[in-house]
Amino acid sequence: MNLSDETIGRSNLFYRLGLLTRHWRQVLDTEFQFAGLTDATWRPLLHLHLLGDGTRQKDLAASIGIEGPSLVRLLDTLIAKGLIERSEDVTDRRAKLLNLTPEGRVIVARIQETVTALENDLLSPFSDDEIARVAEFIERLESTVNGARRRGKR
Amino acid sequence: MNLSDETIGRSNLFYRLGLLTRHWRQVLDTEFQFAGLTDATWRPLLHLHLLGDGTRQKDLAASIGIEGPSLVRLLDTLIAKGLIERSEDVTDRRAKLLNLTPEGRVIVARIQETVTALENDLLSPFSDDEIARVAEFIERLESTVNGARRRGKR
DNA sequence: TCAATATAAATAGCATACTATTTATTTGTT
DNA sequence: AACAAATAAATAGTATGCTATTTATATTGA
Repeated sequence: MNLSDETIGRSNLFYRLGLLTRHWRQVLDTEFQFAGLTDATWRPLLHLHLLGDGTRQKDLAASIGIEGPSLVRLLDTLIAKGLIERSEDVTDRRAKLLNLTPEGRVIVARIQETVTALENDLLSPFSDDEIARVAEFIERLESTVNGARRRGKR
Repeated sequence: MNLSDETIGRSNLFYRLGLLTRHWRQVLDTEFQFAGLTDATWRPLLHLHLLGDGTRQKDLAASIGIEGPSLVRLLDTLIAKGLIERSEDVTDRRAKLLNLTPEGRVIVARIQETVTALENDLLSPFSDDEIARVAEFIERLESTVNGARRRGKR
């Protein structure tokens, strides 16, 4: 008997989503070993590239969808690897501005290739239409869950 | 600009799934505070109930979809709370058998109610048909991702 | 103006998952 | 029977996320 087939409430959707995201992370971790990166560390690089140099930490964290303190340690790692630099914001001395180093830019290009190839590969069994429908469902569910989360926090 | 709308490869599906599962976990953590439980600790209780008394740790871990060592610490917590007991397996002295305590059974009943109500609530905007289609998609994607994961491990 | 409040980043500490390893025991092979 | 390989659980160490708090600086409003 495999209880992954058991249903609690209307579906075991959340159970399956948990498994899927953990397994996806493991695939990414394997895929990024070439650069000493992980699932958690490629996102700051890519999002910083997309947001542009001079982005603040809080904005980068928001873009990635993690909390500020979660980003701090990832940045420490990436700075230690020489891929990102922190610099002072002359207009606000509380803030730090982030920049990719030249080495960081090289890695970002490889990240884009790697993630694109991997997603294309893993999503190849599915039609664009099907993916779009699921993405739309996930987005609606996210906003429902997020509403419940915000209510819970109060 | 919100980069959650940026697309890498064919979709940002995985990005959204990551957010969703973290937020879902936070909702559950809030919901289970009444029993001092978390998203991680309710599953062992419920799955042990479904598998039945006398289940081995490795079977429980497989049912939940986590690794053996990940379960050990969760069980330590649950045993400290008096909800589960470990006992010797007379047929195999390496193994331990797990049982719910009477207190554990009470909690399991409340867990079932809570999770069912919460899922029904959060999934209420969606039709059964829609949920079933997404669940089927997730299942297919999981097996694709899992295949890549196993290949990566070698 | 200056005191209260808000904000950005960092720090501290917790929870959860993983892999690799260790320990005890069982199974399988010659 | 005896040794090698496999298995179950536990332990050790790492990574990633969170919340709460601290520190420094900026903003607001009486």
